[in-house]
Amino acid sequence: MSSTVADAAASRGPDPHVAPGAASARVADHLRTAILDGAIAPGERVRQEEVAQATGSSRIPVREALHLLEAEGLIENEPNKGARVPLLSPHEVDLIYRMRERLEPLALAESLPHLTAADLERLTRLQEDIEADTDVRRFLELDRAFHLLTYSGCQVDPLASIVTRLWNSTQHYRRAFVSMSGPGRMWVVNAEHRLLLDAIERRDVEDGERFLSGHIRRTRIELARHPEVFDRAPTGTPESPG
Amino acid sequence: MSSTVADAAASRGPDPHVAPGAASARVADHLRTAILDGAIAPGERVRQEEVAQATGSSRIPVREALHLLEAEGLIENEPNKGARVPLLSPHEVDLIYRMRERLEPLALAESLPHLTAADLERLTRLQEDIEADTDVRRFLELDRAFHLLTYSGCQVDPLASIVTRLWNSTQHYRRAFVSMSGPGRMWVVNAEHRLLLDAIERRDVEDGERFLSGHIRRTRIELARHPEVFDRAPTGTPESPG
DNA sequence: TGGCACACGATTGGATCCAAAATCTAGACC
DNA sequence: GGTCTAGATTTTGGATCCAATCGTGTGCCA
Repeated sequence: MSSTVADAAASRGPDPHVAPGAASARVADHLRTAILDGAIAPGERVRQEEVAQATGSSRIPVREALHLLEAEGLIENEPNKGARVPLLSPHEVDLIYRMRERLEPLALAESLPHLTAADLERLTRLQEDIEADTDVRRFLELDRAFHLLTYSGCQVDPLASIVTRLWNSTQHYRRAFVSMSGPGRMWVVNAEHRLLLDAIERRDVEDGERFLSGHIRRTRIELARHPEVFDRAPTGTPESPG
Repeated sequence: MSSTVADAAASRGPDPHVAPGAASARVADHLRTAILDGAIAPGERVRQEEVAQATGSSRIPVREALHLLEAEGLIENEPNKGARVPLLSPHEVDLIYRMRERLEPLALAESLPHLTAADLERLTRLQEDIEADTDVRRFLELDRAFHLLTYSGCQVDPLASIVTRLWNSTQHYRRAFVSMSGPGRMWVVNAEHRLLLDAIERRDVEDGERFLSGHIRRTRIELARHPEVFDRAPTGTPESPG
């Protein structure tokens, strides 16, 4: 498996070096960035030939990339019908947040003993950046980097890759949520992050788990109060064009 | 995504009908059965050309199948080095059981309201078969069918597919465990299953979650007492041949 | 005799071409 | 005028061929 939390916590983007072995990895990076940034909206179809042309490769690595991204929760494939970015219902997003509430504390507990002093410094720096910045897009990037870095000590692949998958699946709705809720409640996020960070620095697993699950739970509940996050007409709607 | 819990709960095997669209699905079924049955051991390498010949197809659907199985936790792929059945350490298996302890109760809670009377009958039938049978291989099949059937009402794909993945990842160690521990403690399993079944019939989510997490937790702890499950020399060991 | 370099075989990754399935469109029939 | 059907186009799935990479064995040299 390739997608460890540490990888995902590292800088995203087209990756200038052609990567270890594969052009399919390049294509996967391309699509991953596009989907996570919202350039391809949930429900939108992804045609093999298009991305093959866009990335200057044949359709074979595109197919491989689509399967990779399916495993990462960013693509859903239907035989003979093609690939789509999954379009989730409010209930599905709610359930994914409940999964996160249960899994991420476990990932934190597993990761915490392996976090280095350098990791803690980077975490502090990231939180400072989050507090300094006001841009939505930048916040999403930093927040993701912050949390995934707290899990980067987890060396067990199934847990790491599943946590990443859950983050991927809900990225779009997180963006919609923070861009509409504005900076008014940002202080809550910052307080929670600070408490989490302090627990990590104290190597207090129990507190870490508590603050983390509370952080996710609060987000889930606030998100549930904003159903309008879900009701924009998605580009390239799968059914009923109008 | 294809592998819902309902699919996995259905009968495995080569599937006589050639499936909706794909030969890659046939190859995936072939490999999935082989790995779950232990015909291919953890750590063993899977060569594309071999399975292509064995299934009478070209290497393309084999590659697709390998990616599918990677998403299901049955295969691990390394660029330019090929595919292997993952070989897990005791710690990794322990952690996967902890993930199951947290996730499967959630899946049960999500599934329970949607289970039909027919499902409950099938569950009862399965448990009766488990109690009647003594064959290890048959027990693994029935036990898997039993639990996955309790989750079959969960229609949210990420949760369903992740639960299936966790079952897949640990299938081999479960087999090693039950075949070495013998029928001596089988009454505990049956008692737990009966309590779980009763909670489901009463539509009692809280009790269901409690019994289920207890069931998984006990298994994890008993498994941890038998490290010899892990120390057979795997066929085609990845490092240090002798 | 041990270690390193080179070259060969084995295996995976990618591209092009062809077949099958699905969707879309146009037309005919009711 | 609406609906079902048949054909054409689009899109995905599979096979064969070629290129790149990795592991390995052998031979050379220190």
